[in-house]
Amino acid sequence: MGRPSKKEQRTEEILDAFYRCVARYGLEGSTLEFIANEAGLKRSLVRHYVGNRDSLVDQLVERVLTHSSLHWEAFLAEVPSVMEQHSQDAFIEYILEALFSEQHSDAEYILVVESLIFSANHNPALRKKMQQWLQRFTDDLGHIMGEVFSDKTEQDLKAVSFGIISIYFNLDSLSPLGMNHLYRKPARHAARLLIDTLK
Amino acid sequence: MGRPSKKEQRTEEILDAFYRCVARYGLEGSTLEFIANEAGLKRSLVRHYVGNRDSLVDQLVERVLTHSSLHWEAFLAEVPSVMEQHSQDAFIEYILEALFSEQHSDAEYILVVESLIFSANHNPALRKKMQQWLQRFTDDLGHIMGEVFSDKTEQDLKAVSFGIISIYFNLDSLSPLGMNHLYRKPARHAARLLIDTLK
DNA sequence: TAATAAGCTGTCATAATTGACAATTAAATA
DNA sequence: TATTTAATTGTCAATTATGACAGCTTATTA
Repeated sequence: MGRPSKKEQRTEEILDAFYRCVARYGLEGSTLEFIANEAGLKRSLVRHYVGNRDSLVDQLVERVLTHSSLHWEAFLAEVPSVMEQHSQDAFIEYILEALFSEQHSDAEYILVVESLIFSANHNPALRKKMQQWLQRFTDDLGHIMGEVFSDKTEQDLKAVSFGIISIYFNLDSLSPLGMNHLYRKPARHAARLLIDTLK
Repeated sequence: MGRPSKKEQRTEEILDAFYRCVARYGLEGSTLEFIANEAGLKRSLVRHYVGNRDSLVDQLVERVLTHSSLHWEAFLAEVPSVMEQHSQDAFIEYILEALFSEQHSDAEYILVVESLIFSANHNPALRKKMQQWLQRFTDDLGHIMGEVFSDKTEQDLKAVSFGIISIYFNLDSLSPLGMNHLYRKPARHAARLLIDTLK
């Protein structure tokens, strides 16, 4: 008996709000009051459901990394079917669309990740997590491209992976300047030029 | 008569300290106390010499943008002499060395600029400045490359400029992860692959 | 050495941020 | 309806960050 718990729902709402705040104000700039307002709750409720600030940050990190993994795995899962066509071009279009189309773009996500990487500077535990996150990202991409462009050297594959990821990150990390529309095309074209060097 | 002023010297010291703090803790995370400690001064002296927080931020922005311009102009000034050799390869090496050599790398600078861009989100005046800063950067680079690779389309030039700048930014913005040594070579190689597409 | 201009120190008030918890209200079931 | 469980509200104390300024010290020069 007793009243039903809203813990899951509220926790979702709060972490969502925190996520949006971090994208706008950064990790340090996101006060509990802001987060609570963004979630439409009282600050005391935030504390009630997710604990103190450190706990809140920990949970946000877990959430972001989990979501990131899920998205990335969804991306990877599609690769084999794209490759059935045995067409390098189809693969290239698939990557470019996933990383640079306006449709799939998610500036908030990049800004949050960027904030976490920045904070990794004085948070060793977080640093380790973000290191692994980044390495998996680049390694996977290099590995996939190694299968599509099998005659290429490790060096070229690593370079192109890193280059594409850099362009991808950079485009959205510039979004606070509100010039994204100016740079999306060049970004995508640059990524294409880069990956085409593997053909 | 009267005691000689240390305003210039102290202002330098304070802004230098602020700069280092921003690279480590971000703009929001850099409290006046931190800055004062970093400069080896009392907080009240910081206030005495550079005024309140807003004034401090304004002066940092001016300082960063001025220094950035000077460095960039120094870079540009060398270009004609490099181009006297009428060698595209010499130009390519010049760019790669300037942007990706360990020697010239300056992670602090990139982290500060990144912080300013992030803060541009809720500071219209700063946004305008950073927009201009970025646009000049990309435009100049595109223009130079247009002279070196004169047969190329505007589209390609813009793309390669943006791509190289992205890789340059991204490399150092990852520096809080302490994996810079792993990614410098791929970054430089990617930039080379990209710019080689113009040949 | 006296006057002056500036450096420097310390302290106080205020606001913002966070942590903690008591008290109340609401929804479920026996 | 009484009980139980949890949501929700409100408030207070502690800490931190900032702004403001009075007062003392030091260096320079007339």
